[in-house]
Amino acid sequence: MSEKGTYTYSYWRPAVTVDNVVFSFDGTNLNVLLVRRGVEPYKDCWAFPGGFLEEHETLEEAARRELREETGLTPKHFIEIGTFSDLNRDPRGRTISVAFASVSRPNQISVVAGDDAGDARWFPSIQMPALAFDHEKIFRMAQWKLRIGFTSGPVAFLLLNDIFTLPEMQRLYTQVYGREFDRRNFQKKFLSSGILSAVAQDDMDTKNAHAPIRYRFNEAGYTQFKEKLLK
Amino acid sequence: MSEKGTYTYSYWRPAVTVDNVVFSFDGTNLNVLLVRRGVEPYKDCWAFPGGFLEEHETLEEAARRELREETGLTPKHFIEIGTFSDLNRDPRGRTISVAFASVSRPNQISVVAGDDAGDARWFPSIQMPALAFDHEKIFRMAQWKLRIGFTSGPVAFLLLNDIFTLPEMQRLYTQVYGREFDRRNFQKKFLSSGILSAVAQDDMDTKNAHAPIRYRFNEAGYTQFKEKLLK
DNA sequence: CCAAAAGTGTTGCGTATACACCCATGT
DNA sequence: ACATGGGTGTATACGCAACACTTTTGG
Repeated sequence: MSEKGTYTYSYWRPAVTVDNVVFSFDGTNLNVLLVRRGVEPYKDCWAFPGGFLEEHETLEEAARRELREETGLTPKHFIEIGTFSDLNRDPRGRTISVAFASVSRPNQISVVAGDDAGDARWFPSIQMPALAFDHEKIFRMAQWKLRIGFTSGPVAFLLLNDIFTLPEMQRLYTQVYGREFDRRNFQKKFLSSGILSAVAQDDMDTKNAHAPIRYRFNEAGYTQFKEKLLK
Repeated sequence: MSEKGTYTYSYWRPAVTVDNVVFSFDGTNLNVLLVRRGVEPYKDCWAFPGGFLEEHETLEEAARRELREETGLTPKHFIEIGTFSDLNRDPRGRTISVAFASVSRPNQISVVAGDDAGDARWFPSIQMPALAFDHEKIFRMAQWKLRIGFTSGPVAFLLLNDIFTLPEMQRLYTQVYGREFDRRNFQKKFLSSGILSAVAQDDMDTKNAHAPIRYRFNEAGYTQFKEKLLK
């Protein structure tokens, strides 16, 4: 927690904040975490969880701390989205913000409203409410970076459960890229890449014999896949 | 110029700086602009041109201003590389830096040493001296982003002269990606893509008839190329 | 006369696209 | 029985990698 006091400097300094864009996937929708602001400015507006940088922490550490304080979430991977420094972006005065994206597994969806934020909930990324400050700009940048992450790394598997089905995975890709994929080509592509391992069906499920095949992410297969690309 | 005075805040604030990684290409080498620091800390060390964010400007504007003040360069396109906020990155105290990359045409290589910086010059990107602060970390990130830019956009043509030859262009790609390209495949790839237009040889050059063919960037051809990728 | 630089063409392989069929479940 | 959702296979096209030859200039 920041301590109120008096800080004097020889030169002007901006206030520095961090903001968190947290994505999750529930098997159908790509969701984004928002908190309802409890104080002015933009009181009662939805915004990304965030707050002010403190003296003893890096920007990423600040992002992790604010997210934990406001929502209880502690994702592993944070990616810097960019800085936002428009002169009038914060009515309280000159503030620059550094935004981070992270992903939360669907089974971690248990948002705890903290002190600062009155309320917190997931919104489908295609049905976002109006946002405070310049957070819509931040969100567009975050979506862009998420696509980049999907293209260049195994980010998709951070959003999926440990065990997932190909139709689930395809729904995720459809939402992230905003377009349809051919089901057969999609499956062929990932099955032949070796980055998926099939999971044995439970014997319990004999009654449900024709349920979708379940897979898990294959770390070793992914490593080979990457090395092949780099050669 | 920043004015010295007294600034008092209720909460702690970090100092915020910007740093510029400027690339240029002289037909043979990919070069990076460095200034020799005239003051402590790291006096006489080489560093990227940069300085403190001021009240009336965005981060990108600050980067443009500092670059102009220290070197006289005014590139068109700036791309944010990332933020650097390690606790001990600046011995003067807690400072966070936002780094930008830009490109300068070879014919603009005319560095004017300004007030703050004692000296400024281009270094081949493969023969960089030791750098001040955490600028080596910044440089690695800039190289990475430059590669991304080459892959996903027409950044290469910002580094080349208006009129260039394919061997020049290939040398540039070789340095940016750090690997060799097959000359024939390289040429075929770009000639068939439609993003290059041949430039008529000067009649003056009849004596030099077998000089490399000169090309220019074809904006319209690039647009078509992009649309084709997105479909 | 030989070496170095620059232009051009062919082939094969791999990946992505387009497209059709079968099976099981639930109504 | 029909609609829905899910698994599998095949043909084609395009891009990329591998590779050889010719010409000109300069030493």
